[in-house]
Amino acid sequence: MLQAGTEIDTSEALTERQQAVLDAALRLLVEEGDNLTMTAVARRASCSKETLYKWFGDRDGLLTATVQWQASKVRVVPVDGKGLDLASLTVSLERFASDWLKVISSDTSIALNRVAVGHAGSGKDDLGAIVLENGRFALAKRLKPVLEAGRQAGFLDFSDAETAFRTFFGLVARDVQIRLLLGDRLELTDAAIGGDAVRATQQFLALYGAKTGPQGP
Amino acid sequence: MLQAGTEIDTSEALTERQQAVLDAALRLLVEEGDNLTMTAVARRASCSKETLYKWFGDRDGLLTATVQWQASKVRVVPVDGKGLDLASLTVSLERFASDWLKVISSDTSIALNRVAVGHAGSGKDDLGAIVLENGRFALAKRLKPVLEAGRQAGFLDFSDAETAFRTFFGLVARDVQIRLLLGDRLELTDAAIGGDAVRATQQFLALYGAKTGPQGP
DNA sequence: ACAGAACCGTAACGTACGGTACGCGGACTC
DNA sequence: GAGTCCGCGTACCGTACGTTACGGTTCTGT
Repeated sequence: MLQAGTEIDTSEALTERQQAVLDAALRLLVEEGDNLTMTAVARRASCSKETLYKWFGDRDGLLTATVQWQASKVRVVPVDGKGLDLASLTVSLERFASDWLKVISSDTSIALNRVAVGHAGSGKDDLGAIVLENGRFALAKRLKPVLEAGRQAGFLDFSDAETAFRTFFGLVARDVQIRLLLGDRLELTDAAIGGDAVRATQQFLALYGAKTGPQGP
Repeated sequence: MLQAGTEIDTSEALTERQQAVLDAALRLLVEEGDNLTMTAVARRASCSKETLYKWFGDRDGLLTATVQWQASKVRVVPVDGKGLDLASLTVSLERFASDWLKVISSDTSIALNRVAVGHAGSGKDDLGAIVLENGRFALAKRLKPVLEAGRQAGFLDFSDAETAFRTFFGLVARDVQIRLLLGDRLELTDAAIGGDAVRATQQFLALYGAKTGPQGP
């Protein structure tokens, strides 16, 4: 599916200064999109181009480092499936949905996805794979245990966790991400996100909720 | 939401030759992505660069013309909501789902969406708006009458057609489009598309099917 | 048949930008 | 305080590509 080796190792030992430079690059990426120049990054980060090249090799290297740097910042806490009841499962799902909507509607996510999509055509770098690995696939890895726990506890009924996850994903994201990526103004207030999260969760439970309760026949 | 004036007028009176040139540009766009050069287009189309510039103004003009040209090619037949029963509604939805999956997984759609997404950041042109208008919004315009007819006939139950449509959209597309755009290899066989279409339709009917039949209490 | 336009092929120009080289100042070592 | 290293600022180079210009060829209307 995805070639191996796209996982991020945060042990890359980035110095303070390098992180600052990457942050500057990230801000510039959000503002300028893919047409940011090395000179602009150097100026914004108050460093020399030579340093940029020494540290990151070339432009693509800088871009990948920036994307990985942002990815490494959004590490999240795993959830525990202990002592699960329907209410806590529901809030878990709602929380996942709300978090995900917040992420994909954030400026940095949009910018990052834009450049990754743009680069995905010409196989020069693996930006697309990196974004995918830290976005959609990371979400699946975090959510699936919750789904499994829900099934174990008898609240959910599905045969394939992957399919169930993708349905949940679709119910949450719908057309939001593609519209945002394509430049549609689509202001998502916190209230709207919250509403969508509970709607998606309710729909998901309606589709995959076990007909029989946890102590069913 | 989207600024006005993004609708496509096919009455742009493109000559045979111009269409051929745009077809060449389109093929090149699919192969090369956004880094296609004017020289390459001229060579592929066996025309001179001067002609390119005379006809389309500049590079962005050529790109927009190409996108509009492709968009104009996928005009579809409207459906009639007459004599509706549950079976025909179901096949209609399945057909929409299957068609949509075929579209978003096609090479040209992926390439077009890629360049449009890439250009969406820097507001130089309206590629994103054009793609959106002829993709997601065109789909909504075609599908909503079907949904309304289904409600009228008593098979569907929803308060807002827009919300219902977006749910259907999410159930059908799920993570397919973003994964493809980001370069994930994701071969969609015709069989898989067909299966997804019926699954999405069933799920949609489970969520929005009227509890009471057409002759309900 | 002939004038004129439309168009092809290619050469040329300008520029933006990726990448490199060099000089300088500050920090740290001994 | 001399030597060394790191990094900033800047000037510079090479190239790719958008855009324009021009001579030759084909099409079109009369």
